[in-house]
Amino acid sequence: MENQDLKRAGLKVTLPRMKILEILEISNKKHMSAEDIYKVLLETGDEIGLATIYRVLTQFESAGLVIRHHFESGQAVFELESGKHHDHLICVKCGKIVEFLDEAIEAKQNEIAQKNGFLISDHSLIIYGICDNKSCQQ
Amino acid sequence: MENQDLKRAGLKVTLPRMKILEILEISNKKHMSAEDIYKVLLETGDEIGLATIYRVLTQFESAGLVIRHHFESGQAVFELESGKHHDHLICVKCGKIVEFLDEAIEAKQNEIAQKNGFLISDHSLIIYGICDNKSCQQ
DNA sequence: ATGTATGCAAAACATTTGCACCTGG
DNA sequence: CCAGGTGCAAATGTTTTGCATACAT
Repeated sequence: MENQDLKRAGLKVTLPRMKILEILEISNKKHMSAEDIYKVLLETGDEIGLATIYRVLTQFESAGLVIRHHFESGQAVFELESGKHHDHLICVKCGKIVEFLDEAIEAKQNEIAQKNGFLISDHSLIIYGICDNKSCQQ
Repeated sequence: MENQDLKRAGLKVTLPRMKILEILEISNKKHMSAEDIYKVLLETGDEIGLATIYRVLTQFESAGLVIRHHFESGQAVFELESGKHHDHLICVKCGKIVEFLDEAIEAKQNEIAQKNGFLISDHSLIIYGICDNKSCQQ
């Protein structure tokens, strides 16, 4: 019952918000741009303005429902906040994204921040490479 | 003699290229956006078009003279390629940037990429936080 | 009812490109 | 001289915003 999530976030339960949340939940792509979501909505016959999608995603971000990433693509992508922090491994050829979490790296980061007098608020680790997909091997 | 760098990169030694390289070298800000560089040039009285700055920076990047970063600011920033890979610690309040390198993290990353069948090509680790500057403490 | 949301079009940015002119080697 | 570089203006792509209308509670 994701409507609860919206209400809890202090957002009215409207059609655009429900649809967008639903797409983020059921899509097999876990990281979607505003445009990606817009296209899916068009296919479904739901006519939601791109501006609304941006507004809703920004609200979702503020509410902690989604996380916005700036991968090198030039477009921001959004993923549902799962509660479990993780980092990303991205295939530069096919765009495949693998999530991972490494406690040793996390610990080291905290150590580094502390050593430099920083109170850590967030971090972003992205590893770019070529995955073992047949079509990506040259 | 940075002119050599330009020649070695197969680029003609022109005024805009020299100026831009010089700014990147002498500026106390090691990470500058195209706009930052443009402003410095205006102050110096050198009228170089913003388009040229973007073109030159892109060429420098291809030539391996500079590295382009996409920090969350929406603008790309460029830093001189020092030859020594490093990651960044950024203060979200004052913008201060500290560079660091941690061998353990680097090693772990390779391990993770390999474990997931990725041939690593690059990576980006950015830690965001609040630095110990007086003015940044609340 | 009424405060919020949405749609649309226009604006705001960052970046790129076309093209006529200029310049370095 | 001549290929390549630059300036300017216009085009592009992404995201934001103003405003009149529509909707949830």
